[in-house]
Amino acid sequence: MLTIGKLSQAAGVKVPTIRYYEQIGLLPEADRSSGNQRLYGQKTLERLCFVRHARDLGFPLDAIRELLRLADQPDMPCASADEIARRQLIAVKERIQRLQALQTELQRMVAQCAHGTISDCRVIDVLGNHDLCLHADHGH
Amino acid sequence: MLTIGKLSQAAGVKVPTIRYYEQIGLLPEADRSSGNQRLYGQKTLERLCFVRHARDLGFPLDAIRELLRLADQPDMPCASADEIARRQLIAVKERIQRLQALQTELQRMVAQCAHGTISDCRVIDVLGNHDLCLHADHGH
DNA sequence: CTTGAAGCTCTAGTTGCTAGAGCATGTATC
DNA sequence: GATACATGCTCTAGCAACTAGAGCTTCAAG
Repeated sequence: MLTIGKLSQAAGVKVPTIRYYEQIGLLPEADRSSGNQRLYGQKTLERLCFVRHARDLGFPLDAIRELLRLADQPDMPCASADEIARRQLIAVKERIQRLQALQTELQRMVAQCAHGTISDCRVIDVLGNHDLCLHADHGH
Repeated sequence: MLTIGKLSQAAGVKVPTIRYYEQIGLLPEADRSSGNQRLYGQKTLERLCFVRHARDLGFPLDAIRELLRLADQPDMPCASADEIARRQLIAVKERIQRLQALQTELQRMVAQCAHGTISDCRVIDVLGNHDLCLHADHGH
């Protein structure tokens, strides 16, 4: 049996975050020792690693909740899990695209800065005057 | 003079967001009409467009606050503005790199899914078993 | 048996807004 | 002038996904 600290180390998830996950129902309520301290078994460790990995991949907690629910039903078809992953993939692709546009813009701003005074600064200039952008529509 | 609604339309920033910006001191306190409604001039419109553009480029509000302060001092050297933009560029580059690693991982997961049952599902499998990742360290 | 680390609960803060309640004001029409 | 309706006002609370702190208890080592 693991204390919350050991579990934290083993899974690479901070102690308060584990308690938070319990609170929002992502992890089941932990068993307690005689002195009211949480005790965890192997199964929770695996579950927490699953959560952590999914978080690292950018899945929102709601999606993870759903994935955990699915993982508990090995005989169901996996279409739903696939669908969730696909959606996440699309979201990631979109964010990459957006960020790449921003990168271009920022690079242009920085490259054109002549290191003079603020009044000549391309950075301030471009920010204040949207027309100077390559892409007029990086908004959202 | 513009009401907050007109300003909102002109700058492409929602009304509550404008009030929020005023509240946190990003925009100065607005003049008021006889009936206590906010009234804005051209200068605030420009300032708000500046903020919006910077937000679109992903600058955090604190950085924008600093950039606005700099924009108000045209005779100062622009090194600080340049520095802020550079930092933002680095942050964007890092986020792109991270997202690209995630994209690879997600693509692999989705591609390997055989559309059978959950117990065979590669998506669930990989999430639960970090060793199946290409990059063992997409954590953070 | 004492000390210090680790655990507990609870509240509040973070970022950048967004939504709603419950009012007051402004404008267009009749 | 009355009425309707959009727009404005303030204030509080909520979102994700934690993080930090206060003030207390329990555990393990020496």
